[in-house]
Formats: sequence, structure tokens, C-alpha cells
Amino acid sequence: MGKGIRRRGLGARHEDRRRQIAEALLTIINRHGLDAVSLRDVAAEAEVSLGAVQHYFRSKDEMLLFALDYISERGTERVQQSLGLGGKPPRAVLRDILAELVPTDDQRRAELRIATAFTARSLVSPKLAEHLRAGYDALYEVLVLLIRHAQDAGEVSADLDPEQAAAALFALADGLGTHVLIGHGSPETALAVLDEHLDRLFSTTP
Amino acid sequence: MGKGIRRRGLGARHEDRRRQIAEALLTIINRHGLDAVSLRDVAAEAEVSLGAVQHYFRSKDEMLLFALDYISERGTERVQQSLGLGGKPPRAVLRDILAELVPTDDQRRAELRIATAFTARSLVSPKLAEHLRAGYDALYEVLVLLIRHAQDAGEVSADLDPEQAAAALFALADGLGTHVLIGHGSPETALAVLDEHLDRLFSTTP
DNA sequence: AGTAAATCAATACACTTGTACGGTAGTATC
DNA sequence: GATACTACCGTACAAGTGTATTGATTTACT
Repeated sequence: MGKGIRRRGLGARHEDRRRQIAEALLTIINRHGLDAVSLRDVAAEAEVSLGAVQHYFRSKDEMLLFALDYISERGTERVQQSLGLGGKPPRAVLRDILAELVPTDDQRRAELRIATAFTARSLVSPKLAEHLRAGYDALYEVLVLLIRHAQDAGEVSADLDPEQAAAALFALADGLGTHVLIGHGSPETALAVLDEHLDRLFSTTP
Repeated sequence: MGKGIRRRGLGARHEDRRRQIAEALLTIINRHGLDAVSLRDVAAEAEVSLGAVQHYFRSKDEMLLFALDYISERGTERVQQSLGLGGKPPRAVLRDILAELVPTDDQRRAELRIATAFTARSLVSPKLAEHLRAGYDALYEVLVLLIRHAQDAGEVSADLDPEQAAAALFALADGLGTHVLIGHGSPETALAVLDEHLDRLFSTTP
């Protein structure tokens, strides 16, 4: 195993501790933005010393990357949960996933604020951009798949290009989420727009 | 007049100088992001001294606000231009405006990168958020108006809710632009999605 | 018991940051 | 020419930054 994660003994809690510190980091990003993050603030928020933070992350960049992967992973898990559990119809799953991009409660609002911060920084940080893009691509692929399933089930017109439809849905939900986030429009109207778009997509009689 | 802009004598070039400095600021934001902006860097980019920058802006925040208004104003002017000139059909104008949100060339790409940076910071800066929202609202109103005109001309179904349609178009274009910006999808496919959506909107026979 | 690694804590360092302040030169108005 | 205002420049400063370093303590395994 060599370099694998230790499950016993010293270093066993290593990953847990990293996650705990990342959690504190995300809290600060949500509160004051990504640029306002200092290692000392993170340490204070996590109730550990600066030295401890340094021990678990060799540099600030590494910490940010880890935090991005961490929150990205959490999002993926929620999608997988909605996907896996029960024989939900494609449309319902699609709606669940897309609604996740609209800030309807404090939890989602916080995560989307953080995601927006990372998005902005990724424009000037290729490393971050790479990781962020990976998350986007993964979600996009899921959307394509769901639309294909809906087409197979005859719920969506077979003439439609699944990839284009997925891109449209994704961008629409993402844009709506951002608009709500900055105070332009309410979550309710955003969801209404989203549902209206889904209605159109799932109308077999054009 | 009292506090009006001087058109002769000392202070005549005041606003010009502010714009010139703001231009340098925007260049830096595009290059390294909003958080990487320092007054010294701005001064260097504008080829003036730090003292000069301080003379024209009482604080960094004031400078950022001015720059946001400045770039926002430039966008508004382009929209007005597309709106005013010629008897272009509503759909063409709509398309022009929305395509402005997709980074198809370096100029637009730069402006959208800057806009994204401001959007992210506005999440933690109420002052910025207010100004940004004003720009969003203005653009939104234009979209609503254009759709109403299209409805009056019989090019768009009268059953449609103009405000909801405008919100959808806006969010879609915005989302598409962001996706292209971070490297998820090409400008061409983004425009294709946009046009497809416009096709649907402008189909009187449902 | 001994050893080595992990886990911190504390401090120091070199920089960068926004802002404040003092001074000087130019210009318009009276 | 006195006055006032604009337009700077140069410097100084306190606060905060990421990172390096050193050392102490704990833990696990032989």
C-alpha cells in the first residue's frame, strides 16, 4: 500500500483533519469571500493553531484546491443520491439536480456563493480552473445521460440533440442561480422558469 | 452649478483622468483578477504615480465602484447603439444583446472576465452588489420591452409572459457565457444553443 | 525502552498592503 | 500679486500576509 491512507495508528485522522480545516475555510469564503481568506483566519475558525493548518497543507494554494475538490465531491454525492435511490423518472431527477443550482435555502445559498467565488478565481488560476471544469463536465455528462434516458422512454422528442439540450438546461439553471444570488429575481420565479423550460423539453407533441 | 463638472480651467480633465485610471484597473482585473489589484499596480499600469491615483480616488473601494459603473456604462452604450440605430427587427436586436454575453472575441472575453470578478465580489460587498444589480435590472427591462414589441408585431406568441421569457433568456445567455469563459463548451455551441432558444421563442405556431 | 513519525505550537521574516501626510508646482480668480 | 484650488510626488507607517524554522509532545510499533 505504501502511500495509501492510514486507517490505523498515527496519521489515521489525517484526512478527517484536512476536511475539518477545509470546512472552516469554506465558512470563511461564504462569509467574506475568497480573497479575504487568510491562513490565520482559517486556523481561528477551525480552532486550531496556524502551525496546525500549515502541517496539513503545504501551501495556501493546496488548501484551496483541496477545498474545491471537497465541496465538489459533496455536490457529486448529492447528485448520486438523487440518481441512485428509487426508480424516479428522469424528469424528476433532472429537476432535482438543476434545482440544486438555485439558492432556495441557506445551505444551497452558501454552497453557491462559494462556488461563485471559486469560479471567479478559476479565471486567473489554471489549476483551479482544471478542477472546476472537471466538476462541470461530470455534471454535464449526467445531464446528457438523463436526457437520453428520457428520449428512450419516449418522454422527450427523439429529434432533439441531447448534448445541446443538456448544455441549455445547465446554463439556464446556472444563470438563474447566479441571478438569484446577486438579488436579481427570487428563487420562486427562477424555479418557475426552470419548470417551464422542462415542460417544453418534455412535450412530445410539438 | 457649484459642484458640477468643470468644463474649463483646473479640474477640466478630472473625469477623463479618472476614466484613464479605471481603464488601467480593468486591465489588471482582466489579467490577474480583482483580488490581485493593488493601488501601486494600477498606478504602474496607468503610468502615473501612486499619489496621483490617490488624488483621483479617495479610497480603493471608491475606485472599484467607479470602475464598475464605468464598464457598466460602456455596456449600456453598446446596447443603446444596437437598439437605436436602424429599424432592426426585435429578434435581431435581442440576439445582438444576448450574444454580447458570450465571449466570442478577446474584447468581450475581457469584459466578461471582469464582470465575473465583480459579480463574485458583489456577494460580499453590498455597495458593489447594489451597483451591479442596477445594471442587471436595466438590461432586464430592455429585454422585457423587446419581447413585448415582438409580441405586438405578432412574432412572438401573445400567451407568453414577457417577464418570464426575459428572465429565461437573460439567465441562459449569462450561464452560457460563464460556461464558455471557464472553458466548458465553445462560443459556437453556446451561440447555437442561444439561437435555438430564440427559434423556439419566435415560433408563432406551437 | 527505544525509535521514528505525526502533530502541533510559537516565533521570526521578508513582503505587500491601503492610507496618511507633507511638500511643491502650476493655474485661475480677484 | 495675493489667494485658493488643483494636481500631483515621495515617503512613511502600521497592519497583515504566506511561509520557514525550530522545538516540544504525543503516538505507535519493534
